[in-house]
Amino acid sequence: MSRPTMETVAERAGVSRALVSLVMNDSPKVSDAKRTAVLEAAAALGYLPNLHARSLAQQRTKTFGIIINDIHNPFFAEVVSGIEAAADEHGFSVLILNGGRDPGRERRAVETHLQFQVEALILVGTRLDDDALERASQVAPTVIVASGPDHPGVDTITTNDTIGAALAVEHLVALGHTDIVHLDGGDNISSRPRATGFERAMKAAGLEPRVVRAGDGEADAEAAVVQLVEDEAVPTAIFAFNDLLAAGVLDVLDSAGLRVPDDVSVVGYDNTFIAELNHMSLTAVDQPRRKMGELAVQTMLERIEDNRTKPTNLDLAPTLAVRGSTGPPRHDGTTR
Amino acid sequence: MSRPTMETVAERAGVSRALVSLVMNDSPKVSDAKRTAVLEAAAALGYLPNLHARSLAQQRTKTFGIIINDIHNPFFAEVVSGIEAAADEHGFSVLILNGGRDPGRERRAVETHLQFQVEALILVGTRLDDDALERASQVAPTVIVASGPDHPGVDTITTNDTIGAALAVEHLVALGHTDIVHLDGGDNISSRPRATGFERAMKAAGLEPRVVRAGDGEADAEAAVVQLVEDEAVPTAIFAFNDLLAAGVLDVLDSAGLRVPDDVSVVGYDNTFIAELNHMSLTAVDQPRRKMGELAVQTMLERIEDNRTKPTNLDLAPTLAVRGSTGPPRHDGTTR
DNA sequence: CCATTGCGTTAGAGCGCTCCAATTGTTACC
DNA sequence: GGTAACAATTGGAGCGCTCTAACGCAATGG
Repeated sequence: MSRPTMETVAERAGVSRALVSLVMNDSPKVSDAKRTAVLEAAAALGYLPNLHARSLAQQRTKTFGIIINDIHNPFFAEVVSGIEAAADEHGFSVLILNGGRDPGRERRAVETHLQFQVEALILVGTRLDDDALERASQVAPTVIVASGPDHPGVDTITTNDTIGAALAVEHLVALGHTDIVHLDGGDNISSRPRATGFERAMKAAGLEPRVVRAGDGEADAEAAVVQLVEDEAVPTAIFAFNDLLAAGVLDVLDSAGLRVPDDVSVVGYDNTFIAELNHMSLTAVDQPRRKMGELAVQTMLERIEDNRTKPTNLDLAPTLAVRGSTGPPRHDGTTR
Repeated sequence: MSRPTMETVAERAGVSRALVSLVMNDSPKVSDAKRTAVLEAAAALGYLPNLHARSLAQQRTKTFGIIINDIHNPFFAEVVSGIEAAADEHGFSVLILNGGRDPGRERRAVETHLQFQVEALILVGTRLDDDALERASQVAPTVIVASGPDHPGVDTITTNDTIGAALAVEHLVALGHTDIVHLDGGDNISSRPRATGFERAMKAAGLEPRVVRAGDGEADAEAAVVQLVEDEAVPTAIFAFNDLLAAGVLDVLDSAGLRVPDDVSVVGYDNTFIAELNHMSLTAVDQPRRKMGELAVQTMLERIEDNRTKPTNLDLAPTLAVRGSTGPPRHDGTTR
């Protein structure tokens, strides 16, 4: 099972090892005759360059290390697609490790990446604390995508939750809604900015913001909405922290005999796959996921190739994907 | 930015490079005094071993290469979790590359992995042809998980679609259904076995199987079900090729004013996240995803450490997750 | 006709590590 | 007291590659 090396190829092609190296890196200063001889020998032997040896000799790897906080989350998957496309374009490879939503595991992933001598670290939704980030960023340029703390020395690519919340509110207000409730994300890191954005946008429209504490999972919606129903305090529109929460809202409203969007309009956040399902058809705030990935790569390249040293913090504007879960409120302003 | 090497650590600790190596691989034959001296020096310098150098010297990497055919598919993500857990347990690292549902890209991913000298290749849902598989398996043991061709020299871990289809049929029959339609997966690789399994199970129950061609996406369900409605040929139960298709079915039935499960029962396949959503509450056939990942690792280890040479083809039994989308049919046997 | 240029090629050192064989230091035993 | 046994440590070769400097050789020009 021992694989052929450059030495083997060189021997077979009747040239020196150095020449084989030149061919493999397609250097222009190789005669056509020898080049084809080498390539033929390589093909015949099934030669594959040893990346470890190359990295060692070259003292660089042309590789980025990605850590996905949660490989199950389709949101992150799309960011990764953007990263891969951009990295590819610049001749960089990408190594993916799974953070598994566990700081300890993520810390080990960082270490593994650094041992692999990656030239930069891209954390797609991290759970690392400042200390760990600090250390990582001292060894290799580090960029956080999608969420995470602002830390000097670490670049970030985020979308602006305040604007996102405003988009949702403005859409609902334009439809004629005045009674809008926000179900917040509980302990989730993005919870505060979205809630604040909601409050600010409501006040800007001259309306009274109502915020109900929920969480970031489907089940978290249940208690909150059931309470609203029992209190007969159901608004004409609900703006949920994320799509999953919105899915829970739809479900409870359904059981309560309330129709969407006739009785209540619902807006989600993230515009995932769930929102797109016909059965859901959820109006949702969308984050430019692929773009975020691409920008992450660009940011890293500035560090690596242009020696940028001061941190970048990009904050992109989200958009709104309008679907069937929102519509004008009833004339009388009640929910039934 | 140049990182410390063993040499640096050795110097600082006042020992030889070889001794540092022994400490790093925690060899038992090192005095406690020197060990702590080395560890302290390493910590002070922020030393991280260079994996490339180690792999080169050691002539092994203790690393598996995973290629996920589609990183967006949550089904695959869970298989990966299983692989990671098992690999970890055996001291193996895991490198993930994204196949992107594109054979060309997947081929390059295989090459990259081999250049990284991975000791085995795990393809989670591959699109490679026999030729490419052949070549890959000659360089490193290869296992395919979840789907893909049977190829001599390549191990496979699958679940039995025939049994899966039978589970769905038996569940529906037990509820009293006699008129059941299967929406098949069109060109999807798993389409045939599931359809065949359906037909066989129906006949075994003394019933007439009805199969309608659809596809593997949500939209594919639409045309098929709309047709059934127009023809007034709606059965009392529908067994869909996968969850996504089932989601489409639910949607069309809803628009047609048919209730689930009162008028029509629906069964999905894969038991993904979608099936679990309350709003869907889809009864679905479940594949033991984590288990499949774990078995993939085990299979590889047999090749690497026990020198197994003849191929393994594991075919696991799926189970059924019963939820709210299935129930007894109406007494009169009609759909309304 | 010899020095100069430049192209194609090669020898050899070195990247950071492991591992074997050799060395030193210590203890044990007859 | 001499040697055997063992434990702790080290030197050095070598893993497969790249890269610099130097090489041979032809073509060029004074």
